[in-house]
Amino acid sequence: MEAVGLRERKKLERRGAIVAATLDLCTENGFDATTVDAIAERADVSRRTFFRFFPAKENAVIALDDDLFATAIDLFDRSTRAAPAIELVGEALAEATTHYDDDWHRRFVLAARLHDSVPHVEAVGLELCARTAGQFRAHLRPRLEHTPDHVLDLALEAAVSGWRLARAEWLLAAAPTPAGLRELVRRNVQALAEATALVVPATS
Amino acid sequence: MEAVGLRERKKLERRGAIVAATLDLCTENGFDATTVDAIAERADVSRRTFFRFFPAKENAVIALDDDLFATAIDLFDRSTRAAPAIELVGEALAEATTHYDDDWHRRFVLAARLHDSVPHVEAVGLELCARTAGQFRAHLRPRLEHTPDHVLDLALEAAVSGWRLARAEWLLAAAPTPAGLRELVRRNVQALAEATALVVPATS
DNA sequence: GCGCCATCTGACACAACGTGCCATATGACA
DNA sequence: TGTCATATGGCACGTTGTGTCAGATGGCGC
Repeated sequence: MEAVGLRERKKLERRGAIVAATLDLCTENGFDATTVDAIAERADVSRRTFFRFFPAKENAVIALDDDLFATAIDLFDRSTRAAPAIELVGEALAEATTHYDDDWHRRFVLAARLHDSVPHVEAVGLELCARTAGQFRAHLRPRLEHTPDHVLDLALEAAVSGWRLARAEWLLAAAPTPAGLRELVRRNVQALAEATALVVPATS
Repeated sequence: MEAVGLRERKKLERRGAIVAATLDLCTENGFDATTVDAIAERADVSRRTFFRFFPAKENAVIALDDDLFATAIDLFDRSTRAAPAIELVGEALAEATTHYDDDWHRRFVLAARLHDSVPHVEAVGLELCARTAGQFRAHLRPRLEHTPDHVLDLALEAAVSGWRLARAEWLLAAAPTPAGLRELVRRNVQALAEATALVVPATS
């Protein structure tokens, strides 16, 4: 893509090493029991350098989501076809997963497991989702002249929820595959209309 | 309601003092610049006691949301009428706000402002919303025999998103009133169907 | 190939967070 | 009133995240 300089390459290499060390150590010993010092040592950088790449320990865990969302927004920006907003967003997220190799997907599963089992990580993960929804909004707003703000926001939140729930359910599978995740995302997007219309019967 | 003993009363009093001190100091000096020591001193408790009431500084800021959600779930549990799930949840949240006095609403505005301006607070706030959705789910699941899990989850996430977005928009008003918030929540719940059907036109 | 310059790293120091521990005080209860 | 359970305060400790600065390293013009 870009950044062919040695400097930039080294930087990405370091970042990747930090993420890998974080996911491995946290998966092995638990998130809280893993100190940043241990991660930094494993990644062969200083603790100070760790915090130059990531503002907090949690952000190193969700780094893959961060990259994925950036890719999704990139893809989303290229789409010009007419379609439901939730479908465009869901499709962008689903397709973004195809832009990475097998090793990435292996680490992605580790990150997702931490995401769903450590409340502290889930918190920053949800905040990342909210920020991402905001970015989708910025790209989508100009294309929707006559749509009220709150309708657009509700659609984006719903679409991102579809992604999050899909990933959570996908993790429960015995052997989570990239294709399986895409399938669940599409199913959730399709099920959103049914969900908003879901009626609870009277009781007692 | 309950807990008429002197011991329980003192406890609630302390908790209230801590929350008030947290909101006042954080509003005045900013969240990051406010130390737990300062909060504890203002509330006339030790720092150690602060952490017995709240696991982290952020949780003291969102304590009112926490109470509100508990009230909402309580109300939700009493409702027996047939209605769309998102409407039941939205209505429970909207009605819960009526169970508090003016002073509570004044503090609620402060908490909401911090919620939307401090990323760190927003993160734990979102996680609280996710936990709350899980509680709604537990109460709703038995009433929906033939509904797939993912449809129920999508409905709950959508409803909670409606609440969150309503509160955020409500904060932008010149003078946020309790009635105004309820109105926005109801509007968002009604707009959810429109949002999921929102179509983006083709470009270029 | 050489030297200047911007940028990144490592090391140290430091305030603040969050927790385990224990002595002490205070309300509940017989 | 005496006993007991429970909550508090104080202390120490490891960890987090940040400001600061000297030194290293890659980019780039000459």
